[in-house]
Amino acid sequence: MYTEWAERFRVLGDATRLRILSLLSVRDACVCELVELLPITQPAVSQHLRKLKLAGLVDEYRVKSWRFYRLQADMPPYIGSWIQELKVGDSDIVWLKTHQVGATCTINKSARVNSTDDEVGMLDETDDHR
Amino acid sequence: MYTEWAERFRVLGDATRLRILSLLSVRDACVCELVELLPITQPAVSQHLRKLKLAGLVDEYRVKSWRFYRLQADMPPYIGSWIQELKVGDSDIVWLKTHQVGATCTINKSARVNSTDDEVGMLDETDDHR
DNA sequence: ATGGTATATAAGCATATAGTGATATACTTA
DNA sequence: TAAGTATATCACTATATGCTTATATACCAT
Repeated sequence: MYTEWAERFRVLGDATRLRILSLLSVRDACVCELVELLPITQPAVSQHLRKLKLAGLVDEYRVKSWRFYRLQADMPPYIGSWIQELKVGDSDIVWLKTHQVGATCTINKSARVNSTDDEVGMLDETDDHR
Repeated sequence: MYTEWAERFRVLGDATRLRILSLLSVRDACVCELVELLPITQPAVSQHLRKLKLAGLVDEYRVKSWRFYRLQADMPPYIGSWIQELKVGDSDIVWLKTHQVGATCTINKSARVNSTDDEVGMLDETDDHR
């Protein structure tokens, strides 16, 4: 029983993962968006997401070729309120609210700065979740 | 800030420390009592207590030559109420309620570097490792 | 298929962590 | 004062963790 909670806390005990959770509390995001927001590489982001998922804190759904992550609907007790206690950075909020979902990816290019009016339409989620 | 909460969670992310917190939720205890209850050595217990103290989860007071630890009165938000939910093992409760404070110590009974004499049954048969 | 994009996994490295035994420090008492 | 007890700290080791680069897999469009 201690081990179960210890495991949970161990997953929460990393500033990057807490930031990911706080970002997801603003809106769902795909991996490449998180990569843009975080100062670490894509594999590192993936590995954090896997741990968060195994801990039951986030789950995942697919849209086109993206994998979106979101806060798990039914969190373990208390954890939901802890996450709300995290205050999200203003610039993170602005970024998430102003970027059209899917418009920012192509992660290895610093290009793509122009053509800002070439937008991706609203999501039509492929299938299965929820 | 993420780092601050991450640090807090990291301290909670260890089953031994959670057990210590649950023990202290029954009653204050001195280090040597915790040593009796936990399957680790006294230095390990001391080190856990130091981390718990630095994280603001426990504090310490002195009685005679003992250092008693107790749950910090004013916990970081949410954590206090969460600890209440931690279920303490029955045998731990019994032990803490039935042992007179300070009556159980003298921890290094079998570890004395005392010269020779009777080492008694410590070294028994050697057939338990194969 | 072919190529491109998005994400996951693998392998390796550097650092952090929890444990140990040895030792130092602090307090108590004869 | 000396001796004993309680606790902390030191030095070390084994393992875990987070990061990176390289590579594999999955999906999408041509």
